[in-house]
Amino acid sequence: MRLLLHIVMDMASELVESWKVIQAQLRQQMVVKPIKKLPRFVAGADMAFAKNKRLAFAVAVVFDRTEQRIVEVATTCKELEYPYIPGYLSFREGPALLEVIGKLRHSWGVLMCDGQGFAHPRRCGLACYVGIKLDVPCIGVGKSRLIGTFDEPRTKAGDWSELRDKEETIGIALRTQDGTRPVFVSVGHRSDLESARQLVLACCTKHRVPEPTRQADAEVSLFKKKKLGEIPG
DNA sequence: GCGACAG
DNA sequence: ATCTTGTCGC
Repeated sequence: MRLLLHIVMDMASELVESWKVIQAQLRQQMVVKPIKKLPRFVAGADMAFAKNKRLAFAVAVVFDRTEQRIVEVATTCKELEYPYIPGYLSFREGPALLEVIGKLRHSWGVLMCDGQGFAHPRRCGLACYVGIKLDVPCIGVGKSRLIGTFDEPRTKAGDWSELRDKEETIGIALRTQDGTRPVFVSVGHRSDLESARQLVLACCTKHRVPEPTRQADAEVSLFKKKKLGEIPG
């Protein structure tokens, strides 16, 4: 029986090794450059899960910064193939996110993902995975840190400090509201850190988490509740 | 060997 | 992330 355990372990490590290769390949395609003008329409995406089930719910929204409101909501359900493994979140959530973002009909200029982008062990977090796969501008906004060290930013909204791994700057810890914990911003694709910082701050009009991902989180919560209600099993 | 560890 | 009600604080 212990032999079976070893076989499963070997399969798992081979899978992770293949994921490392994919991350390295995607990383080579990553483009870092300024976003000339912060777009009016910003897309946001998030997911929710059903406890003890492998069903996942994904939502993508388009936020209008001018009108300060959501102009579109897209949804989808999908079976999860893998568990959450730190450093490999994109293989669990990526497929459903790519699918739901593809359902958006309204135009948008940049996507904000719930998680890290460049601030990742191999510099290829979820925001890089999604941004590169779709080849669209993408920014990673994590509510907590994956890797790196940082000094606590000053106390005011807009204050920030560098998030570093060794000697490399991989992102920033950005205080988006007075008296709240900072969020972790990093480049996903077709953006640079400065543009990412400005856009995230511009989208934090009332809360710690920027509107696109905050609204996506609220919408996916509703979608999950509605979906679990109509298909009990 | 002992922690740390996006969602 | 998810399981969960009321409750402490600005």
